[in-house]
Amino acid sequence: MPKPKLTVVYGADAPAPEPKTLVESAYRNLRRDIIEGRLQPGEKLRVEHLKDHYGVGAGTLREALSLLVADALVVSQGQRGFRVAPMSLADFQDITRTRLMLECEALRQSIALGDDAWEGDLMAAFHRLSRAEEKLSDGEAREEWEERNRIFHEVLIAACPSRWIKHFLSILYHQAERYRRLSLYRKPIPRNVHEEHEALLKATLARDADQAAAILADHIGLTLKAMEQLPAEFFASNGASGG
Amino acid sequence: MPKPKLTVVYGADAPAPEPKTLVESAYRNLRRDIIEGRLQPGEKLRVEHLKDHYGVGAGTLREALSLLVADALVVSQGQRGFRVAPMSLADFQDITRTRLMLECEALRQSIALGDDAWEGDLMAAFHRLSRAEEKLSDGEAREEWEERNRIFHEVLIAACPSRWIKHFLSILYHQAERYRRLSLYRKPIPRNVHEEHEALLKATLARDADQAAAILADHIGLTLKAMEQLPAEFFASNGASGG
DNA sequence: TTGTGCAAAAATCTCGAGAAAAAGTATTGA
DNA sequence: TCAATACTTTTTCTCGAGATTTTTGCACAA
Repeated sequence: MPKPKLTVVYGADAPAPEPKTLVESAYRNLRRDIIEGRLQPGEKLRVEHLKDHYGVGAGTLREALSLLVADALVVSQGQRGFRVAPMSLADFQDITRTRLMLECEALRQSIALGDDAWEGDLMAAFHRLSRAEEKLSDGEAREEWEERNRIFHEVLIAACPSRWIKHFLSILYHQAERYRRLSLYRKPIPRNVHEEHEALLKATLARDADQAAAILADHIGLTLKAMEQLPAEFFASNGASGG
Repeated sequence: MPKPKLTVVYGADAPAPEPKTLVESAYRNLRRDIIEGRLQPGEKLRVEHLKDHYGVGAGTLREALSLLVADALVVSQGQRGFRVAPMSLADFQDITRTRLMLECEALRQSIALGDDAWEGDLMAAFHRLSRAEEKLSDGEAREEWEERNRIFHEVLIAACPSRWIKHFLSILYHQAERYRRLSLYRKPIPRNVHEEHEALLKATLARDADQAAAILADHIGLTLKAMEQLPAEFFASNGASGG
């Protein structure tokens, strides 16, 4: 049977599923550890210690860190080594607002240019998401829902032809992933995501760009409000204070 | 006397005027050579040959190349080395349209949040630009005008608080710089830039975000049209054909 | 003439050691 | 007790050599 060739959007910049070089391997491991919080924001990244942990040479790890600077997950301080990029509420607001703007624009272009195959992919992604939403009340299928939610949003803007918008969205998505982990400790805000997604699908298929963008803006805006309810202490211990 | 502390926007990510490490030095030299066309788009970047030319070790040059991947001026092909990022008309259109969107949004935020000091900076930048425009007919002060034009656009969005928008604009600006060099060989399109800038200033100071954004969109859109008049051969020999 | 397979060569990727710089510590003087 | 200075230690930065992979060239067979 033909595989569902859903165009991967957020990961469009990293199409390699398996790292071939040690640099890529170290890059992926480091990125995962940063996103998942094992390496805390603001933490100093000593090459001597890390090369031991990841089992690569100093130069190799150094190169991997340079690649992470591209994703803005690591900051380089001249001759004072590398650090994990700091986190703050203001930064998350900036990320979310910028992501909202880019994603709305991408959605508009998708609506303007998407063909029949794209519509089919979109309906399929929505269907899978709906199925996952039914099981969501159990509380166990959360990861499944997260993944399908991500794919639904990916397919929404898949028909957007702008590589740069997708590139920037990819960066912002990985950035937001760090903050999303923080909110996992909190109970989710009770909101009717299913109706939001359904309205989004309906407006998109009707090629109503203005309404679709408005719904998407509300949709992402709620995420922003959810994060604002986090206590400020979540960001205080992250070494965000420059020093 | 107090220096005009015009907030540098496009270069906000690279605040170091003088490189302290050899990596940064090689990074800057490489970036300049790519932007100015000495290293042609699609060209293969052999480490063995380049480390000889730039006078650094292999690992150092390698790290500099990794940093250039962040700016999307160099692409890394798994285990097949590095190449200068290709150029194409479609890519330039994408860059310009994305830049237009981001810059309009930044201008809106600037208009919403800018204070008196920002207004003062803006008027100063406009005045300097006007002076340069008067001398522009001589044809000798072109670089001076380019620089002041850049600063004027920088100050326009200086009051925008979003670090991410500015970061992305910085990347797009360096990208566009490559293409701008191509259009230098052509005569500029006769357009009344002074009136455009004046209208832009007027609308901005009047805090009319919609009109200011519209003018800016037209302003950048003309650049797009100018590039479209370039012969296709400019991009044909750049190895843009995927291998 | 064209396609396949092997082998040589070039380039890339990786590692450890040495030099330079920054951070931390102890000592001395007021 | 506090501050400034010199020294020690840690960390970063840089370089060249070796292993692995990719590319190229050539011979051979259909």
